[in-house]
Amino acid sequence: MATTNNIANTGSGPIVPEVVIQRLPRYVRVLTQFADSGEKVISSEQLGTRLQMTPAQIRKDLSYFGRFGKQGRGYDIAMLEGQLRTILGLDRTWNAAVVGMGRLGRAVVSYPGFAPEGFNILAAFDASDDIVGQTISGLQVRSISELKTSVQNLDIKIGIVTVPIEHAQEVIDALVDAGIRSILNYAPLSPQVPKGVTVRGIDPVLSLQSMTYYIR
Amino acid sequence: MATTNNIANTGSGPIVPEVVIQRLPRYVRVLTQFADSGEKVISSEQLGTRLQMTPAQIRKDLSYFGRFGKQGRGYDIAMLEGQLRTILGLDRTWNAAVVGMGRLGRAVVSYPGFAPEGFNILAAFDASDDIVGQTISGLQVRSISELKTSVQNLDIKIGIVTVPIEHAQEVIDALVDAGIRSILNYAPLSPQVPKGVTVRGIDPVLSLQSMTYYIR
DNA sequence: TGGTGTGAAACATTTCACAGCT
DNA sequence: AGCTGTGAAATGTTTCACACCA
Repeated sequence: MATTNNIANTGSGPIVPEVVIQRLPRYVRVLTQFADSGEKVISSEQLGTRLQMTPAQIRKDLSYFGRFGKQGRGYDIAMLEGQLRTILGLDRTWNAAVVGMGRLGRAVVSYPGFAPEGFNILAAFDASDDIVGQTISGLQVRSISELKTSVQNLDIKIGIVTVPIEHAQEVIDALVDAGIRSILNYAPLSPQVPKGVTVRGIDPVLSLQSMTYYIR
Repeated sequence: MATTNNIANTGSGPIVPEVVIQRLPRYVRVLTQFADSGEKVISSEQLGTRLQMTPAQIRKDLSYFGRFGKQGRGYDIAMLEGQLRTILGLDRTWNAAVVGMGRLGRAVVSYPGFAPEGFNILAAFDASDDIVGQTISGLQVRSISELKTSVQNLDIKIGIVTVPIEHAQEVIDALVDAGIRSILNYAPLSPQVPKGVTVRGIDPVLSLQSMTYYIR
């Protein structure tokens, strides 16, 4: 969905296309799987087979960040995984807050897939007095009026939006106002955000609606 | 995530880039919103503002399919929405099956956003004897061994995969074997599928992992 | 006047192909 | 011998800019 910019400036390094950044986590995932199965070295060809992409594209993508391989051998799996995790900022944990504790928000806070990857949901917010104060999956639901202070006190860097569409834009505005620059948006809407804020949308209906084109 | 092909052949018409197809549902969504608020006509400029894209891109995208606008006026909202829905195959309903009735599968079958868009989940499958036979959100859970016959009997065209990662590839293989060509995959894996099968992945962790790059 | 439709230009991304390293 | 890293070519996508039309 909407992203600020399609180019990533590494600060001092080269300019990296956004689409390359989005592929990096998939490389990390495959490398982790290979490492778990005891492999030590992997070629761009093997990586490409697993990810259904060309070896050349993988080599080119990696070349934006350094020279990680050894000619004639391939890449050291553990080393490459570590490098990519560092590049992506996955060598640390990140605190997140979920806004909207209806059905979807509850599913998100109880999803066991975030914590093992270093994404810790530390706070849950809702606008409804009926829900504020409840404890859900170990989180005491807070009022949205506390958003800004909580984000600061808990060092929250990621906002996860699970409110109904009619409140999504205002919640996103509030997250941005609270200093959040990374938002995972489950509401079926293309939000407006200022430059410098990244939003990724999770929207299964949109995915279905483009697939039907190919089977109609 | 993995898609078969990045080009769409409309049959007799021109070749349409895959990326254009993926934008069409977003146009439909905005058009629906404008129509609901009583508007009759919309310009590519207005559409572009809402979707954070350039008017030229919208006009170019639409031009792959026909000449829908009127110079000096813009697009008739209801007409354009209808045309795009027809192009995408959204002028009918689609039957879907969910495979994997754990936490995630239950969330998916009880998600109220699919049916209003014409996606009807008609069957639920699981491998576990403890779950088969249970009724969840009005669906009697079936054994995976019945997958192929149910897909045929119920005219199911879309498979939704919500099994744990270790069974995802085999479930996808079974769906393909049952004749399914459109798969919505919630498992954190890049599946292997034959040409002609489209898979879209829903993977919030991957989304988070690429956003951290920009805030690290 | 105002906004579409569209070739052509600009730009971005992928693929090729091969020198060079281990 | 085998596989990386990478300029250059090929391909794909977006933007420009303007003729044309209601």
